Amino acid sequence: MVTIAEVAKQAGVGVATVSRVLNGSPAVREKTRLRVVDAIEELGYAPNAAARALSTGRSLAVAVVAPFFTRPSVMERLRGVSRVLAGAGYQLVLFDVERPGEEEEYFRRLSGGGGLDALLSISLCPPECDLERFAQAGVPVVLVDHPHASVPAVHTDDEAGGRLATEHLLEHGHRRIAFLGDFEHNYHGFTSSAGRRAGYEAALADAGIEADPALVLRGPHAQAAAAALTGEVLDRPNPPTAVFAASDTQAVGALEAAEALGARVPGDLSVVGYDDIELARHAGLTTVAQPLEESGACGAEMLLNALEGRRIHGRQLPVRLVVRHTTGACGKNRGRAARHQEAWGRDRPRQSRQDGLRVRS
Amino acid sequence: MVTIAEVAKQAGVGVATVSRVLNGSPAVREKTRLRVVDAIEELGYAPNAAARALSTGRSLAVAVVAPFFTRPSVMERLRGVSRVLAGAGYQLVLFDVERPGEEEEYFRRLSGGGGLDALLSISLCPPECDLERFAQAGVPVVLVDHPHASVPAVHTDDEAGGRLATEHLLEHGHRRIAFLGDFEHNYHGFTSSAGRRAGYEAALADAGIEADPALVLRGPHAQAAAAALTGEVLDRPNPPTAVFAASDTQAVGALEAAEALGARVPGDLSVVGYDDIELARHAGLTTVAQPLEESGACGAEMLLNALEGRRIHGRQLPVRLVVRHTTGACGKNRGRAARHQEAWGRDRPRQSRQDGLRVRS
DNA sequence: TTGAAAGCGGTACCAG
DNA sequence: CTGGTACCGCTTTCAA
Repeated sequence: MVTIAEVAKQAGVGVATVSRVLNGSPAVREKTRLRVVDAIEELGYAPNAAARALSTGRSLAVAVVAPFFTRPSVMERLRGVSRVLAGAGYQLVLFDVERPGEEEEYFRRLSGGGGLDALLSISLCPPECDLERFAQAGVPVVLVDHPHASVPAVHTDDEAGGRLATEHLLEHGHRRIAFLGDFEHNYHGFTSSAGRRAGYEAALADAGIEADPALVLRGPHAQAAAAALTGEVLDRPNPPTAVFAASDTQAVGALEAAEALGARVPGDLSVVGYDDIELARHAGLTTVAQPLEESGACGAEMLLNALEGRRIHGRQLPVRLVVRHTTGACGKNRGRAARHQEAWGRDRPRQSRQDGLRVRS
Repeated sequence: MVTIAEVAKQAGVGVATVSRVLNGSPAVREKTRLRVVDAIEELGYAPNAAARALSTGRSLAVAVVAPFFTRPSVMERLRGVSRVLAGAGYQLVLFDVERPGEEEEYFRRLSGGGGLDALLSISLCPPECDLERFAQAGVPVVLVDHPHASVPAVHTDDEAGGRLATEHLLEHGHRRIAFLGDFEHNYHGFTSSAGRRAGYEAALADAGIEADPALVLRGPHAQAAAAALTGEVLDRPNPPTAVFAASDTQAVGALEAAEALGARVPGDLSVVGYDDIELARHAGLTTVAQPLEESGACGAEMLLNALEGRRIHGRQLPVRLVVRHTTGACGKNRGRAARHQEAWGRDRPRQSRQDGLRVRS
């Protein structure tokens, strides 16, 4: 491994000069600079990142913590993060958090001079004690998809999104609308589901409808669990005519349950999701969309600004309703459009039959 | 920031002893060890990663390079990589490669002491000159999803997969089978599409069918491009009755084209994909499956072994055909099963209509 | 079993 | 403009 000293000797200069050339200092005579550049080229020299980090105190790397693989929406946010960080020459160190406890584990490891310059947390939030350590250590923290009182965050108005979805269903005449979301005291401390539920309840209240607690379904954030909950509620005597799910993943679970029970979508059951991940587009799901990639990019930009020493502030991104094919008029009084939608809803592939029909070598 | 020296003073020992405790050296009297542990606890000390890396020459971080966001299958592989690396205490530094040139850029940056201990490249391969530098620098390299003569790689037999898919279509009586894949001289040097095409041609030859060059379609690796190519070929006088796509993404493009032209799947057109990503399960796509997450895990394990100084060897993973709903008998002589499949194929949601039906705030 | 001290490979201050 | 040199914080001999 060739070092800066060898380059200096080769070029017949001191190490300080080589360092200046490396860092683009203007205080180097052009002729000298060229000699150094030649030496670097000749020796195939590349600076040692660890040494530089130790000396400068900055590693040009940021930690990104998130449940990447259990939440598809997180991936799309990551894309924005990656693009912005790479553009600024920062390395992206990925910390995947799937199981309860891993989260704290990672934050703790990071909070002590982990060699990372900053922390971007997607969809979850470090515990207060770690936040304090980050602050003391001068490590900037930005939250994406998780509002916070004191930490700069990129977030959306979950309550507004919940209202948007629910009002859409109300406009189609639905009165018995179920909410399908996460456990609210979950291990990771996700709060978005709760916010969306609040919007749902507010919209119902505004419409003068008394919320039926039996229609508020909560479970693990997984398609299968969502399908089970939906199936159960559809089997009751007085089932809902619509479901608002706090995520597309759960909405697809609801579609699966409807399919399994022979309920037509949106004829017998309307379904609204949340996030507008790629799956939603593919499933033709009506959903509340938020700018996913942009949220990541925005968070990364905030982090870069913080690293430059600028003060940064949280930012709220807009949500909007994207109407596709899983919502329609309630009850019998449906128009032509509703019947059309029903037609394709009826014969959609059965989720439950899609796998393992036949498998060979 | 608290350093090892402060811990040493607090514990009344030398820094060397603290270092020994930190690294679990057995050569420390238990009583001393406890004093040190207490001091560490008390001061909230955490070792500086950069200093340690500089001193040991190992950063406990590996670079993972891949086109993460344009190839969904890569994400599933990443999951395996992440799991294994995290389990071994290694950091995962993500380098996303989307545009041509970025790839070389990253490899070049890494090949000169980037401070990373190893490199795992998914679906693409560093140029020879960089591989040499990695070898000289003692940086282990493992390729996932890209066979290589001299670099250890986790790969599958693309030709066998291509045969599997094509033979499945032949068994259903198809004779005019189109191949839909990537440009073979693509910027990133992906080779899997070419291998799968070779298997396709071999299967046709074995069946005594002369391959029609006009049925070999190649384009960018994108759903829209695949749809365009498929639409074009279906519009010709003597269209194929089946399409074998070199990826699920492209297969879904083919389905989209069939839909747009009113061709029933699998009644009028059978489609086979490749990879078995989540989208394939959702679309009910018949496809050639390979263990995606496992390939990543396997590659990461190989890398860890190499980092331990062990010799490692490439490994081949199996492929298998997963039959779902997009393939059926060719021509008129279809049985009941085929008609059934047709029924749901007919009314699937139109891809082209799924977006922007109505969008509001 | 422990401590002192020599690196690891840069950066940046201070002289010249 | 340039060179010498004191760190940065940890690991690892070497001696005690």
